[in-house]
Amino acid sequence: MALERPTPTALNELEYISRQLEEDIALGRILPRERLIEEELAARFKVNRHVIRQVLSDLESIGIIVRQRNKGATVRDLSPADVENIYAVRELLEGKAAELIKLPPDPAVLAELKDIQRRHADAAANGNFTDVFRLNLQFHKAFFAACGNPQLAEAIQHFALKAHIARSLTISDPELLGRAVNEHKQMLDLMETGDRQRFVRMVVEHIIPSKDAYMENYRRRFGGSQSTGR
Amino acid sequence: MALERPTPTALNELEYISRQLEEDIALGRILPRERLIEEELAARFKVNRHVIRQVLSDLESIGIIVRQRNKGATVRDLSPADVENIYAVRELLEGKAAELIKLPPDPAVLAELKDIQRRHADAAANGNFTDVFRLNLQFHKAFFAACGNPQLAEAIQHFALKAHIARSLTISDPELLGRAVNEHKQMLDLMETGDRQRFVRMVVEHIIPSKDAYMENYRRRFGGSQSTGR
DNA sequence: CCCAACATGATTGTCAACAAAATAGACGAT
DNA sequence: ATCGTCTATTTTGTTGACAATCATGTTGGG
Repeated sequence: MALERPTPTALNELEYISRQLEEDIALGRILPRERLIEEELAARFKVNRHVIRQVLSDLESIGIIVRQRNKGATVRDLSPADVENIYAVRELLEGKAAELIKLPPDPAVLAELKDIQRRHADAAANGNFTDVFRLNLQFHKAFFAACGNPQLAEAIQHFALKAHIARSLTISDPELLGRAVNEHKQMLDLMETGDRQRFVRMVVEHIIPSKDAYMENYRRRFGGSQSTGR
Repeated sequence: MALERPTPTALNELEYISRQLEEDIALGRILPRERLIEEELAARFKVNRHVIRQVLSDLESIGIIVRQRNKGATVRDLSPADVENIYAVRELLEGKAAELIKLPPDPAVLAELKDIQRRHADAAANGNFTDVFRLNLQFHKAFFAACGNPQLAEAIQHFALKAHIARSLTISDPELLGRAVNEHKQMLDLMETGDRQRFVRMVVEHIIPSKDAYMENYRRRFGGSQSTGR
């Protein structure tokens, strides 16, 4: 909601590169188990290798990548059990946030959400997946910020990021996308009407399709025979 | 449950220094708003400044310290609102974990918890605050690991760490300490008897006294006149 | 033909020197 | 006496070079 440039220098560079890599991973441009080589990334972003090192360290602490000493970083490969666990936490956190959000919300908040929602729907209609990804992120961020507990909102974002790895293989499914757009609209409608119970249920159930899509995709790939090992 | 040394080299050095600093902060040896100077820490731990840099970056991502570009790192100063928000999330997460823990628990788990609990009580009786701190951490880690969802357990630890900053000023209160020891015992007892409802309530209420102590301490220091600024 | 030891190349980890920025202290003007 | 400004010092940020480690390919013996 404004040009944010507290320091025009390299501090935001870290953020920028992190976001970019998160996006690459979420959109399936970099796949699980794929290596992330420091020097390559340094060349790509035209930046010193140390900067990349820092970024990789951040991504590791989020849980998006895994690093092994002297062996480098790879995109984390989530097991179905991991995904179940992540989604269980998401359900808990997002459900709680939905209970806390003021209904009906501040007009300013609602206006912002509606604006993001509209642009998200446009991007989806145009098949612009990069924008869809970014605007979806923005929507959820603004949405859960409305719960009034920044700590909770941060935790929600944290786990949403983790889940993005799982979604990378199904993120461009047009059916899921259409459904998500539709549900965002419904969430905003329920906000306005102020039906708390249905609102909370809608928020919680909103994340389920992406989990199911992952599970189905996994089963399709590995069938019944595969250890659940990490 | 064994000596963990996957790499005997410097990878654990980061962990060690992080833990040490967390402990210093939690025990009030380093206070909120106090500066953490890279070179001093490098000298103290006999390590290169880059290692310290890495550690500070980790602590920042946890939310224990704050870094400003070209200005260095300080221990984060939590506002009462921050503390309320952190504890709200803790309550949510730990309550859910309590619902998930198998009752009665595996004998091995119970035995481990009882062992830690005994040593914790001993340390408390001897006024050995460093050991009290470490064993308390161990207890909660082992306890919540029993919920079966590692993602949830990790989030719980994450927020417990944040809360430690708030506890630094009241951590050596003997009354609180005695109460905590007592409550740990009760938690184990309720595990064995398998009374789910009372068990969950006990777990959730266990964290309240430390929050109240912070709030009281804050009021005592600042009275009624003080902005709630971050 | 296959396996093991070795040599080579690729990749990450560590370090010390340099550059940039901010803080603290001294000085002078009002 | 107070404020602002300038300089010196402290502290953080950045870079390039070097060392350690791991993965790969190759050669020689069985």
